[in-house]
Amino acid sequence: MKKIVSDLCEDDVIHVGVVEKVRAAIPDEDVLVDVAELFKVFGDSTRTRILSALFVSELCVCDIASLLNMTKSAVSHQLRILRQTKIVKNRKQGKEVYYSLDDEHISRIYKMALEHLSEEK
Amino acid sequence: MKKIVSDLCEDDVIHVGVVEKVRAAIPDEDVLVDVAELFKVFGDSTRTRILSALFVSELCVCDIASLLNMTKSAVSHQLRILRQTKIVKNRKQGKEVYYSLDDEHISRIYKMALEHLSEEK
DNA sequence: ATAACAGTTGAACAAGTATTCAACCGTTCA
DNA sequence: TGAACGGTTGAATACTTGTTCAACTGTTAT
Repeated sequence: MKKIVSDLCEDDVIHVGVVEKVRAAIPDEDVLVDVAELFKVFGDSTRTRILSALFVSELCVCDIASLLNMTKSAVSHQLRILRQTKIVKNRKQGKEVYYSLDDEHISRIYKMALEHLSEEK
Repeated sequence: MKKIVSDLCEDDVIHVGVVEKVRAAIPDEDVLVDVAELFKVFGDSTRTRILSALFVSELCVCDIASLLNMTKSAVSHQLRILRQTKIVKNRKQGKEVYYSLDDEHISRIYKMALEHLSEEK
């Protein structure tokens, strides 16, 4: 007679001591959610393309759309996400809205990712 | 008579010179796709929780499942993604499979994100 | 005033993805 | 040998998300 086996782990976990040590050492749940949220913003090639452009120069929406061969609408939607997460800022001048990077850390994280990828063979 | 206006940018882009300068300066499209792919892997709180645990100690699947209160199946699915992107490695010992970090860069990128988040007020 | 344009927005659609569920593989041990 | 267990896998489901489309706002210039 085959026993129904739970897909969860039993109470007698394999390494209780290690698990408790790790549980005490990792950041709080909500911090890890924030970390994931930040990375999620970078996890789209449209947004990484926009950011890589803004590393070079401040740009208006139409410039970005032209550069990436996208509609202004699609660009604007992505810029809203980058704005809400405080990664870019904007200033309005006449009809145009100029976007630029809002945070120094961002380019360091981005460059570190490039470095990581280039060191793979 | 209202003209139908394209949502794309006209040929007479606002700042032709700047756009061309930026176009020449940004990395190739496929590199930026790779950057996005890497960040996408970090862009899920389950995976950041797994990674934060592995920063502390090597762990088997059942340990991770117990620690995060998830099914072994769900954990295994995410570990497969982390394995395919060369972020974690595993070794088999008896019935158990032990996972650990495969790359030094990963923890630096992760710690930099934590630093970024903690410096926000 | 009104036309033209830069940009934004919300709804709708399509594509991607994390978890669940059930079945399965391989190793250990009785 | 076969039951138990750690772990993996594929299909199904529910959810998230990026782009498109159309309508709209605000500013400039005629």
